[in-house]
Amino acid sequence: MKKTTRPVTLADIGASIGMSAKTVSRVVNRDPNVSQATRRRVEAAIAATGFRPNLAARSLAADRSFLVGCFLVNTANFYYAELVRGAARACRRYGYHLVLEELDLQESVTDYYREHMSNIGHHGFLLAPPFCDDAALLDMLDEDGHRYVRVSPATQPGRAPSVYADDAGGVAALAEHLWQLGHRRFGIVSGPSGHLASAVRSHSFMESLYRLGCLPSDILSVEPDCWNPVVTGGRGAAIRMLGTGERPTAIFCYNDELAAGFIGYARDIGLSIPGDLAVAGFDDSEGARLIWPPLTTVHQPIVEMAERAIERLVTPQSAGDPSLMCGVELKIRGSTDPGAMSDPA
Amino acid sequence: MKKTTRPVTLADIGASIGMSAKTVSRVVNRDPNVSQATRRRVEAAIAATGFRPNLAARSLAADRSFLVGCFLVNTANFYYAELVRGAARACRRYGYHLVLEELDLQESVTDYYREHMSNIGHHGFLLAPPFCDDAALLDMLDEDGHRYVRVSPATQPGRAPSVYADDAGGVAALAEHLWQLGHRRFGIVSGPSGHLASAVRSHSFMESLYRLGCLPSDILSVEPDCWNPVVTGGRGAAIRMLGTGERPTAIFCYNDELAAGFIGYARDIGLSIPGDLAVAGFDDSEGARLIWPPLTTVHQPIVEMAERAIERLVTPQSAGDPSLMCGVELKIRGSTDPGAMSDPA
DNA sequence: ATGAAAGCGCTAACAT
DNA sequence: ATGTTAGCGCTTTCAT
Repeated sequence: MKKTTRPVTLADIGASIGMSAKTVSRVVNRDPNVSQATRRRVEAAIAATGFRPNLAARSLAADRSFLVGCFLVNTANFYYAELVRGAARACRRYGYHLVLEELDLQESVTDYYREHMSNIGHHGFLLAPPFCDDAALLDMLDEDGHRYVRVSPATQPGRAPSVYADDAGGVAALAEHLWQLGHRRFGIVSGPSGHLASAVRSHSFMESLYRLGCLPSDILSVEPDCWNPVVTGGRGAAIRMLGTGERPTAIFCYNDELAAGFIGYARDIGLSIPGDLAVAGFDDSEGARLIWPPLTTVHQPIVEMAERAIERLVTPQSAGDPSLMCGVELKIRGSTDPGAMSDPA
Repeated sequence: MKKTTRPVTLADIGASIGMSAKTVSRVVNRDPNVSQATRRRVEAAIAATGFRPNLAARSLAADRSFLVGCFLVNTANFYYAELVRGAARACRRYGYHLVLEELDLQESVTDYYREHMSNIGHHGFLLAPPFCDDAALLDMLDEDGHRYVRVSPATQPGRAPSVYADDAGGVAALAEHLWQLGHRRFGIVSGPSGHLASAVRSHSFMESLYRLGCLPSDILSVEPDCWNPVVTGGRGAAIRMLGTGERPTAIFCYNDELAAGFIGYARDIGLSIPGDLAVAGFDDSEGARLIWPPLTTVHQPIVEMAERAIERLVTPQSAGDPSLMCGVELKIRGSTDPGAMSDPA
């Protein structure tokens, strides 16, 4: 940026009221060792000029910035959309800024970090799945002395501050709901094999059913082979799963988009939802409100989780307690239960 | 960030091969005035140490950064989700980083910019609706000597480099499609009154119909009174519009989410889509693939537009040509045309 | 409670 | 084609 006018500096502010730049710096940084009178005079001068301390200079001198990094995978996805929204909102509330990095599912995060991000001097990082479970990435961040918060980690639970939801519990409640509706043959559309959350959810779904008396042979499982867009993966999974002889009567999908794709194909071949087939998702993201019939799903407070995660990153006091669990809630709607069809869209 | 180990610097690299820091700097910055031999030696040394120039120091010394700012409004929305994806992808391709700021629709962008963003030293800004039409914001950015690219501006078309789609043309094609299907009474669900794109689309829809012989009294128009989530606004608009005596037979919604909400209510009161009512949207964002029946909509290449916009921001050569138009395409699907029902979901 | 000096890691401007 | 010097605007450290 070529600046046309020389920017106002700490020293300018100080000079204008006959004080040292350092005093102004102290006021800006809320140093307690400043007299009330001085503080007020400095604050007045700052307000009068609209002065804002230069971020680059601050980062350089203090070796700390107000940038929070966030990795995203290269997939249109409600989960990430909400995560970003919560993170941006919280960053803003605390005077930080959210820096987004989009990566392919295949590529090496550590390589990208080393080459393009290690020189930015982030204040910290928000690590959502699958990055929160990337041990190599965590190692590298640790090595560089960076702080980070993990969202919904599936491995090494105590490793760093984290925010997570009770995925397993929510899925267990869903399994019970389906069982009580009388379903006895089930299908699972899992998530990407790299996402450990997928393993957790699938595992919980199966274990819950076993406990209820379901046989392993009555649970079919497929992994979508297309993630872009996710909904197409759900459709593909349906094509494979519904082509078999004895088809399931109830399907659990790793997320809402997969469920939408699944439902689309099921309807195309003449199945009624939930009459012939019950379909459930996970997340209950706002975008999933478009799905018809309204989707039974496990609500996860994604926006709020992201906000909590950012708080832990930027407020010193919350550095103590390492793990925060957020509640999930089974939302029973029309896609599994006709009685819940009148649920507000 | 408290660094545990002192970071490698330009000077270190230079010292290790008996050269000045400035020479290393020249190589890093692709200065042509470096001999092949020197360049190779320096590059080898850089590769060996994994050195990356400190961004804060660079920003401070050169008064330029690699951060691109992007404003978002506080609404879950497919349009923004895709915009962010395209922008992040393009930033990454050119070695820049995307910094997101979320704002409320009501609050003053300029205030927020002045207080929290003017000190960051962004390389430039990506301005999507409604920010691209905020004259006060543009003035302020101009004043600070900042560069920016506008996406789909509706006012002051020549004011800055911009990327836009032929909204009016797409909507005109849609109007013709509906007219040819035999519709004669129409409804418009407009966008937020602050979004000028909404005025453009509504206007084009009406003008096209007038040209075809439609009377003003046969076009109803409502503005949703709820934007969070958007889909609920579409539902509310449907409640108001379908409650009237002579209801329209074809609806054009400002975007796909509104259309989804509209369809949801229409179906609740027993209308069949498109049998009783044709509904069309705008954007054709990936998220809208969840809508059933498949939505007739005007496809806008949002991801690509964001990518082009970022390119114009970060590549010097493209600074010349100010305006780039991207094509739109009317996608006729099941929500207006039963014959198009087999469109891939 | 306040100030002075040094320097963070880099680039601009001017040497050579 | 390469080196030298002087900052960028802030914080740190050490005085007072």
